[in-house]
Amino acid sequence: MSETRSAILELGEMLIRTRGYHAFSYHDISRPLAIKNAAVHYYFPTKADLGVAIIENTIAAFRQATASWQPLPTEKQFELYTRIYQDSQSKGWVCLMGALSPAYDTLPQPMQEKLHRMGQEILSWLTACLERGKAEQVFNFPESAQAKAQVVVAALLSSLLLNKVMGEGIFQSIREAVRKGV
Amino acid sequence: MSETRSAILELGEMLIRTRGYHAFSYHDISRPLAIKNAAVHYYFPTKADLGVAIIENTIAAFRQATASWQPLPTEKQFELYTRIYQDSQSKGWVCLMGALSPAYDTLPQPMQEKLHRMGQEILSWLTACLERGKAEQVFNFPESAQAKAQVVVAALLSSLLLNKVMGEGIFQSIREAVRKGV
DNA sequence: TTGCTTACTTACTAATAAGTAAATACATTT
DNA sequence: AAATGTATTTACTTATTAGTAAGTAAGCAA
Repeated sequence: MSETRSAILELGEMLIRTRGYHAFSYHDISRPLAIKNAAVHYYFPTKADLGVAIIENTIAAFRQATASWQPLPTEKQFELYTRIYQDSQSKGWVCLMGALSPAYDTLPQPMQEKLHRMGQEILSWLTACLERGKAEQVFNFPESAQAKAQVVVAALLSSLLLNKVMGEGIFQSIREAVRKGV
Repeated sequence: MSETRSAILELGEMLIRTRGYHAFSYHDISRPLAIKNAAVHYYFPTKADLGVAIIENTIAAFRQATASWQPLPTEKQFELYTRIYQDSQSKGWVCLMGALSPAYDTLPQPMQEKLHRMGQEILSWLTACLERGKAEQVFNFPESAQAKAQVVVAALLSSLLLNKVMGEGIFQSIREAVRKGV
């Protein structure tokens, strides 16, 4: 894949996750890369194409990460999952779901579909992880694994959002509560 | 207060909570109210002024609601708090914090400050509510009331966001988990 | 009745947005 | 050498944005 193309994707992801889909323009991409507006359109004809590609990238990265964790113990896998959010927090980014979901109704339909798909993949991996941990007795929680997965995703997603508004402490506090809750 | 002014505020709140701050324009307000663009600027000279007024409105409504709940038992007050989110969900709205926090860095500074203030007020009311319920033995959770308040706000906020993307069920599921967790 | 305030409208401006058509430069293939 | 494909720029269009300056109609106040 072209170097320019991946630089666009990388910058685009950063912009979505720090400003949101409607608060960045192709100019915000072309300027720092020292290329012209039309060069961005060459790789991603419409902004929706770019948005879809960024979500696809994130899905692919999640698949790859979780696949590489397969040999590890269940509790380690869970810890690595929460570390994804820790890494986002330290960059001042929110997660893609947190960035895009509030404006879901305004997103181009292909982006809506990809985002839904991303949510399914994350929830189903996490549900399986929690289920396995419960069976292995390394996790202990009363709810179903599916309900627990939803609460965990929700807590971590929000912790990144609230962290921006309310300050540093809140992310760590919520992450700690999530860790203790399984 | 002028009827037009409050109609603008109401519509503006709906637009922010269904589309986000950067995905609506003064035209989206003036058109359904059958007034001109400049009439909106008459009441709210800049978009930031409108944004600030909407957050102030929400803070005032929260203060009024919680004040009116004062005579009620603690667990009833908590239930009414979660019902705020239920009502949002049934309208397809997210909460103001969920709508604005992802684009926090791009918001005008006065809006950032008001949003921070709103978060403080909600968290401190909820912390006090949980603290009291613990002392009265109607709630039972191991964490500090402050940590619990953060987790509860986080879970409810995200449940509205995830609900839009993942579908109806997830809000109810998370709300139920929150209810059981106190 | 004159002046002032309230609540707008008319008619703009300047900036920015996404997107496109056509030209160009360079490398590779035929 | 000619043709082709890839990656880009130039130069533009069309639409929308927030915001403003000037005017107006109605009501109230001195």
